[in-house]
Amino acid sequence: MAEDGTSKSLGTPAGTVCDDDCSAFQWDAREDCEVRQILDRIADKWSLLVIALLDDRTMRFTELKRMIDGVSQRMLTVTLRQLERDGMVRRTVYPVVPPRVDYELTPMGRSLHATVQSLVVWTEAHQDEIAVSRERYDRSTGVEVVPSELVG
Amino acid sequence: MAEDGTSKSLGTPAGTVCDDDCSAFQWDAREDCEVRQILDRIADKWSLLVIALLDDRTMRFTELKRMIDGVSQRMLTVTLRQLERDGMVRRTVYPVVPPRVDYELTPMGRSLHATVQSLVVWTEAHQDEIAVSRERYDRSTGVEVVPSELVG
DNA sequence: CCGTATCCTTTCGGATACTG
DNA sequence: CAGTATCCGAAAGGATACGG
Repeated sequence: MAEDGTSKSLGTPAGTVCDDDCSAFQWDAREDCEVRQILDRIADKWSLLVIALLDDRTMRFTELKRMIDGVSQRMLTVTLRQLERDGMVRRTVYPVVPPRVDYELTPMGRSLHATVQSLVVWTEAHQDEIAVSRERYDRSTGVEVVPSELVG
Repeated sequence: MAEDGTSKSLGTPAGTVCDDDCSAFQWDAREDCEVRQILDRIADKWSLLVIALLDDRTMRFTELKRMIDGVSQRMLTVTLRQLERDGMVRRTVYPVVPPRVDYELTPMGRSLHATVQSLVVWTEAHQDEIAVSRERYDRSTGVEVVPSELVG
């Protein structure tokens, strides 16, 4: 992970975390605050899907790769490493040939997945309203989505 | 918004949305599914902060810009337009000079904010555990965070 | 005051090739 | 099988300048 810049400020200097002004103010602004980091993690392209799959059962690398389908092994590796680093995923290497590596969710990982479900539920409950809103907005602002011969 | 590619597939062809295989499978994979779109929205750099501020009270553009501090007016505009399109934010233009534009959260916007709060609460509850996990991971994988003269 | 347009840097993620 | 390394294109987002 040469691009990743893993050698960032670590160890949490025990003072840079956000206080109570977190709640309504800049709790989202920078990487100062933990909320942003978790948000970035669950919102990146593959993390949540990995978590969802592992919440069902322990899986091997290639299993995950097969099931996720669009993912490159690079991104799957990166994603799993981040989740492991954050303590959401446990990685177990069996010293056999060919190598076998199991991934499973930690209790914290399961807890995160459960929490995120509320958002999924919310989205499912509101997706129609959102779709309507978008259609109305796009019509009112005159976005061309269909070639004009369909209306002419 | 020339970069935005707003002329995407809209109108939901009433079949491309994810079904029940959504829950554990590819509900996260592509933009097919609404969950990913909402996730992208709340996880982008500024949306959630805007929502949090507007949940307190109606604000004008410049007010928001002043309070958010790091945001460029380009990104604030883009963010507000997206939120308006999705039906989270209501935009009111007063035809006066100089112009005055008010932004306020819709009921759906408030509802979204409330839902996201559970994630915030979760993060606050687990940030210590996450920090510990990261420290342990970084030590075990031997990431150089301090120049070696400190240990030598 | 409230934007839009243009340019530019940074970051994310895919493709591919190679290793233990 | 389970990665790692390198390269590259696409997209997000910041800086700046200009317009109604």
